[in-house]
Amino acid sequence: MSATIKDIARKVGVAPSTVSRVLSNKSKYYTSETAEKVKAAARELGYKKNQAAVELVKKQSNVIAAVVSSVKTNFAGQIIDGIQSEASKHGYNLIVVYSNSASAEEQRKALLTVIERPVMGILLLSIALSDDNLKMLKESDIPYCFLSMGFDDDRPFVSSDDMEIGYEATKFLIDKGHRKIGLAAIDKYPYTGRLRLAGYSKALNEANIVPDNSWIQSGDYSYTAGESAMKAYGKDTDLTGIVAASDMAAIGALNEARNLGLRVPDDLSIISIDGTEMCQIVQPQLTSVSQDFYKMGVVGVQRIEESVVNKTASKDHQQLIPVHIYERDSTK
Amino acid sequence: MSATIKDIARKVGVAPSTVSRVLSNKSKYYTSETAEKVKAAARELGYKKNQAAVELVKKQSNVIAAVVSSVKTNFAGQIIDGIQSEASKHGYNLIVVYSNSASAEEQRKALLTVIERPVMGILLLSIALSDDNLKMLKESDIPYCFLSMGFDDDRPFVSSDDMEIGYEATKFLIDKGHRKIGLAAIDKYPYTGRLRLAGYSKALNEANIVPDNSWIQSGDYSYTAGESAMKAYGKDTDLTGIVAASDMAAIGALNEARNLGLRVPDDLSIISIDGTEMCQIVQPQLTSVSQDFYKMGVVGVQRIEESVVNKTASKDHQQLIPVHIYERDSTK
DNA sequence: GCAAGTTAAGCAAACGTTTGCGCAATTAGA
DNA sequence: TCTAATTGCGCAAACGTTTGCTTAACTTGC
Repeated sequence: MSATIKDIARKVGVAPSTVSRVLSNKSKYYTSETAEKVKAAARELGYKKNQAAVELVKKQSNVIAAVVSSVKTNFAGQIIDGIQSEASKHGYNLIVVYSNSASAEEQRKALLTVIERPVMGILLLSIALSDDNLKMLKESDIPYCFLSMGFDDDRPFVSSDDMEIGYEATKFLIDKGHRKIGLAAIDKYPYTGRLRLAGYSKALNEANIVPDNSWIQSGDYSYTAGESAMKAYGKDTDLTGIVAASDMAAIGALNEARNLGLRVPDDLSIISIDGTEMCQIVQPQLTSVSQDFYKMGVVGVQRIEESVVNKTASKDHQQLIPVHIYERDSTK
Repeated sequence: MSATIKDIARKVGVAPSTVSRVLSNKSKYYTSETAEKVKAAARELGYKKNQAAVELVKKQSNVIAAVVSSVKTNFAGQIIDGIQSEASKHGYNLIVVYSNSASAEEQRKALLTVIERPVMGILLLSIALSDDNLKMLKESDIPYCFLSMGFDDDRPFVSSDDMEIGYEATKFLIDKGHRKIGLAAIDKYPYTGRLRLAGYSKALNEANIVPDNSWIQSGDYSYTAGESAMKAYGKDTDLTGIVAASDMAAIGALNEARNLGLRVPDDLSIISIDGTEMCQIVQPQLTSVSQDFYKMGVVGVQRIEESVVNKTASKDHQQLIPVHIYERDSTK
């Protein structure tokens, strides 16, 4: 078994409490001479702190947990990068657990893994939590915050302004002179999709454009959803522009457009939502409404930190991160 | 504070030890009647096990830790999926920590996060560990296994056969009639790159082809490395086929080839190494030597399990996972 | 030279579990 | 009916830390 604080104490000829104080960098109660001896002994014995013991007595740790819906979403990486960087800056450690969004039982297990130990906060990355699991999370009294996902109730979250996303994307195409604009692969009913749809409608409305029902092709943000939407529009569509619900959906639509013999952007402009690096590796590169995922991670950590300090969620606990449009080669 | 086992004991009028036995599903030492009462009380009080306490006394947990080099690598997701699925099947939980490969200090922190608690095993996903950190890992006495990375010393690992990868990719092009074949964006010195290079050379050698120095463009497997390699080959290259070190490198080369006015596959065939979904979303779709990343994850968990059971690493602790070639549209 | 103040270091309790052991009550065997 | 085996359950120790309190030693001021 690994060496403990007592082994060090015995070796140096000092009390365990003193060793503890040295090793956890308390500023008082020992001489620098003792400190040196203790540290030397610790190194020599290959001492590793037993965090279980520490967390048991301190009832808190410096660990932030992130629960991620799936490995598939290609922006999760950027959010995690942001969390990691901000956490690291404050001396927190990050652990990530994955949970298949579909299964409530899997969600529960993932959540329990982090709730059952005294993590300082929980960040949920685009996870649609079941009611039971949400209840469990709330009851745990651990600060939490949803990332890249909004709600119309009082749950804390950090996300982009989905209404603005829908609005800006559509407006961008309108300003380029397009009048017939599709919305592809969006999931119309959940909060995010509803808001984007509302933004899309608002922009059209302001330009006195009345959308045809067929312009809106719902889907699940995936590559195949983009493909299907494009198939539904068809070769002879009178649309000249498309707002795609995600980068993957945009790529699906782009490839299918090519299959149909439509040239992007000459016959058809496509603007994508998300702005991950995917946009830059396809040809033509995709114009996008880019979300600042990295910043979401950073802000998420700050939210957790606030909750820990204030012992309560702050009032403005629902925060929107601005988006930016990057014009590339898929629109004209 | 959350309810403890003692609160339940008091409420039901029973000893804490009995509660513990009920809640951890011990098969004996209580009546089903007591069990019911205990479970009811636990539910009512919203009881959550304190894993820190459990781990402290048991000195082991059912948590497997994965250390990932970075969020950027697009195959890490597949490996994690495999780990997750196999772990879940055996009732283990998975936590993931990210570590920037570049910084030894970051690595150390990530490693400490998992070593300092009694995880049952550590999986390292394409992490080049510094000597100090490797030493620390070994001394921790926690079973570990490298994934998607091989070594010529005795460290346990699960990876593809990199020699075979280089060989098969090259042979595939040779069998298609190519004689002048480049190797792009590969890092020549580390074990992986060295082996792939050896496989490439072997295949050429068997076909009595003597490679020109300029055929091999080293790099770091990235998109830009693929781009640079293609730039180096140039518009007027006499190469007719290229083996790209990774999917991203292949896409970089593909896009640059288009910029140079070369048509793929008509003027130039490209075969990619990895076979992630990226291959299927670019145009033309990339022929690839596909690694079975999912399986690596699965086998990695099995390795950990063995080590835990046997209390020692098994003899054949370096395992190679077969690869498969998927012919798509970037070769002819 | 002595009281008061300061400092280093030790003692012991506490955190929430698990588990070996012991005891009492019940059941079985003869 | 008496002993032996079995069962349900409680007692208490243990896991490795942290930390409030106490003590001893040393310094300072007068």
